[in-house]
Amino acid sequence: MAIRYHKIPDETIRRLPVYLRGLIAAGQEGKKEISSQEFADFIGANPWQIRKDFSYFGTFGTRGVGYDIEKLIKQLKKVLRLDMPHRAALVGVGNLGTALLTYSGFGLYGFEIAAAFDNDSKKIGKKIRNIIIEDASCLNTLKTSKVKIGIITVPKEASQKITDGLVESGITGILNFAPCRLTVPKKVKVITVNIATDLARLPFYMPAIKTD
Amino acid sequence: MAIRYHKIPDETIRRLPVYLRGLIAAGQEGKKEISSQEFADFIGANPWQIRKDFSYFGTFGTRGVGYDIEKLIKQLKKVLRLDMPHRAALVGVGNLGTALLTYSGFGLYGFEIAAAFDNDSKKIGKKIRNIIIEDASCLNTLKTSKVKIGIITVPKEASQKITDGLVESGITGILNFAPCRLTVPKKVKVITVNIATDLARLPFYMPAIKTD
DNA sequence: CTATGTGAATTTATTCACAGCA
DNA sequence: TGCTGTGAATAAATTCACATAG
Repeated sequence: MAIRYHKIPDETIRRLPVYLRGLIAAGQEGKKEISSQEFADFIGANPWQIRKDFSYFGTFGTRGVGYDIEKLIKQLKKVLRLDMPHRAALVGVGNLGTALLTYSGFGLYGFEIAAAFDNDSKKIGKKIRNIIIEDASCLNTLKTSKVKIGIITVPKEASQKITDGLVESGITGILNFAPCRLTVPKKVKVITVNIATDLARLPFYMPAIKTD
Repeated sequence: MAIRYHKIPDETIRRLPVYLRGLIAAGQEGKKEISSQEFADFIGANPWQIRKDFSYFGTFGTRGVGYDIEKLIKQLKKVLRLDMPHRAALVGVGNLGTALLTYSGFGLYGFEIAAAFDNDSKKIGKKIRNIIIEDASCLNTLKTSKVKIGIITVPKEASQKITDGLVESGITGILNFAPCRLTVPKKVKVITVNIATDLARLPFYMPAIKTD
């Protein structure tokens, strides 16, 4: 019942948001309870992995029955610290940045992009969704806000400078789309999403193709 | 010297594109040779991991000196099957799809987006970069092309149908941005990029925040 | 003397198999 | 009886330490 935090494996943490999404979807289909087997089929995983993952932070199921979906969603959110709203600031309103600003998928996990920055004077002052683009040289306005997450969608040349600015303004988590490593203090967590490197390992797994 | 393919770990394959990017960057800075230590510092990794990873597919270094960058780039490309150009088709020209169409980062690895599809008649016929958007119900035009990779940027409701169409048209690798599992034949490889789930595990690693 | 390459040791993650509870 | 929860077994990945080649 009580949540145990003692060393949840990173790989488990990586899977939890997927489970959370799956449970929310199952709940919306009207289900109240779900067994590990049923849930595994639903999201394309295996039941023992799911049970093991859950076991790292507590015991939530009912033997012979399965898991109470509502309750489990609540616990997963608690473990992932998604049981409170999170505000993020996005820096770099190019094509990708704009796409993320209008992306609706973050809401599911309680995220809201609350501010956007760019260094292009033609963009500053413009409004996307309900966010007015601010000058990237004024990241320090974040200091007085509740924003603790930064999303970096600037070219790699500018990414370290922006990172420093964000850290300076009190950001402690960064989702980085620039294809490079960012140097940050230990207290700041960076997760890098690299679309190109993901694409780059696809051919390795594809059946060999004859070159014309 | 000769490339050994006997079971390269998945985690190694995941890192190789990052190494490749780093080596290309180091080469552009004029370097000819680089030691595992130097390279590790450069990309933010550790030297023994790098050496171990390389050792899975051959021996390319010179003891006492390091690695010949040019040569190593060539071998990495060969292992990843990036030593030939790859053409991809993108389906779903929304915000994210448009961002990817104009993204220049794929070229580094030899990828080119050669076709784009959407089901919105207002978009069909329009040109982005040098690609004319085609009707998504005509994916089968890919059959006669050299395109073997699909990039899916449609809403999740449409993703399985599009996947089926791509597979039907001879695609054997898919980069999926829809937040769901896709069912494909065994011969087809899917790599799913999920931006929202990556963001969702950030708070877990961030120092706890007081809720006002 | 330097830096690679790799077996061996260690750590981490996955899978199994079944005891135990509803 | 059915399904969870978890130790034990297995597998995979990382780290170490050092022999070996240039």
